[in-house]
Amino acid sequence: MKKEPYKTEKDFLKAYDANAFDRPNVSVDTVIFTVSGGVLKTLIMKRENHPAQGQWSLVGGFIDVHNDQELLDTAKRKLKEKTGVKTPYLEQFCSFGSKSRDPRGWSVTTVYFALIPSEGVELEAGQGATDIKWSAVTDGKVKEKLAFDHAHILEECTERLKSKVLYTSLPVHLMPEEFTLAELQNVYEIIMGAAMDHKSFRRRILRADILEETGKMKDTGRRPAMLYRRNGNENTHFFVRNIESAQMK
Amino acid sequence: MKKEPYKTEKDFLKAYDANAFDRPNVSVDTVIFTVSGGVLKTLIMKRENHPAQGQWSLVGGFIDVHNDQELLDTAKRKLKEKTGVKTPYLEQFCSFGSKSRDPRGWSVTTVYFALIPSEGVELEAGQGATDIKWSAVTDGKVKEKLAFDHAHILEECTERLKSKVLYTSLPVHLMPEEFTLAELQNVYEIIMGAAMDHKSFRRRILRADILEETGKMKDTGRRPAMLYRRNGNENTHFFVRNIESAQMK
DNA sequence: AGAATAGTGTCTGTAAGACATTATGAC
DNA sequence: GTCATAATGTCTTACAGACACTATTCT
Repeated sequence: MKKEPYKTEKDFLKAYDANAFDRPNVSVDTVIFTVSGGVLKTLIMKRENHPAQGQWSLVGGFIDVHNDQELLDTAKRKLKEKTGVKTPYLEQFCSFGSKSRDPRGWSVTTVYFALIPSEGVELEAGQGATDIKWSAVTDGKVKEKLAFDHAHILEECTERLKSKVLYTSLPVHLMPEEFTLAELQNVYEIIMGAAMDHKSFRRRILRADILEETGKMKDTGRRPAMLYRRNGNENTHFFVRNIESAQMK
Repeated sequence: MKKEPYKTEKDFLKAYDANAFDRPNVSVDTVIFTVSGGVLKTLIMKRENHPAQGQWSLVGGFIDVHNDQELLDTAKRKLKEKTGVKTPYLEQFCSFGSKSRDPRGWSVTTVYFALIPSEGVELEAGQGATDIKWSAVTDGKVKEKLAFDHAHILEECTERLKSKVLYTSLPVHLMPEEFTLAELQNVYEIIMGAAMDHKSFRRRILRADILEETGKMKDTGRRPAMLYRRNGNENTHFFVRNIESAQMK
């Protein structure tokens, strides 16, 4: 790049060389959560290529500067490629950037977190992965060793999920199309790691006006339960008070 | 970069060419808030160079891959360079990345937000800026036209600040060393844009156990008020209930 | 005394917690 | 009938809101 000043921005841009300065790598990673079999799980893939070849990692990849318009597109693209899910709950979590987190040098990753129902998901290893699977998250950790700083990212992201569950309606995005209040409460409890009173739970959820009755009942042996679905309102509900029974210190 | 597979990660890294693929620019921007003269203000600087030369922008810059160890270091470095403040409240807000936000091409910026007391800050335009100043934030906007997508970033960041004030003790970081409860309440009210009952406010803050009495009184004409300071506990306090008088719809 | 600001007392309101009770199905 | 789960009734508790009251300084 020339040192002398440019008359106009146009001149400047013409002479601009993106590679003139050392700059970090940028990627997008997504922590994809689901609840199935009574446990919180996250999607991990086995890396096909170097670095960290053969290790498990979060689902992520580089931005495709020619096809992705914005960061969210990269996250959506990866998610659809691996799970086939097109309209998940997807929220930006945090970015992690440092000199040491990737052996290739300074790198930044913007992490999203996704909540998807476990039903009807067809995993596909696809590009860059030789394997892909759900792994149980216990205390913010999976049993597999994760590449780069992904264990750290997963831990912080799980912490965020746990705290948001105390004051939002987020877990509805982990439910199938139709579900009972007991099932929804169960998902809340799995994430919080604590039980809560079911009367309080029903009051809280029903007052939030985020669900509607389907009219159908789920019969599972004993007394049938009302099946609910999310109503039109796609906004996350923020409760004005936290669930206190599971309060973190 | 060679196409054939590498035997070891070491071989791979040796042959790795960071510029082989097109990749985005990465920067760090910081929305620096303060409250003075009864209004919320943010720090903006006049850009010395292209692009957007001569326009006002948030305080930011590129990562120095040789000296910054992590993203936070870049934010801290810029903040200290412009304000001289070394230990501000600094929290990562969000990252914005898109093809179109910067005329140089795909770019990602990780935005931090800082809260600093207005006292004892010596602004210095420094590197990359011909001018720097505080500008009042009204309804998430400053009167100056901001470069790139910085007006959008400021708006979202202000929204985040407003919402966090309803359930956290964040505003204590906008206060000088010693302050009265009435002064702290005033700062809360300025950010929320709504008044609140002073009895409720006192109860809430004092129960949070984040302040300690200095023993000194502030006399300002009428009845003197107790001066408080932050106690040792540097953790942000999260209240279990929101301030409801200023609830956003 | 009166004005102004600091600080307390106390009642109400709202939503969560606790837990007993009733309802509806299978057997 | 019993068992199990669904759903409601209702009392208590915690903390915010409202607002009247007292306290301490000034002029």
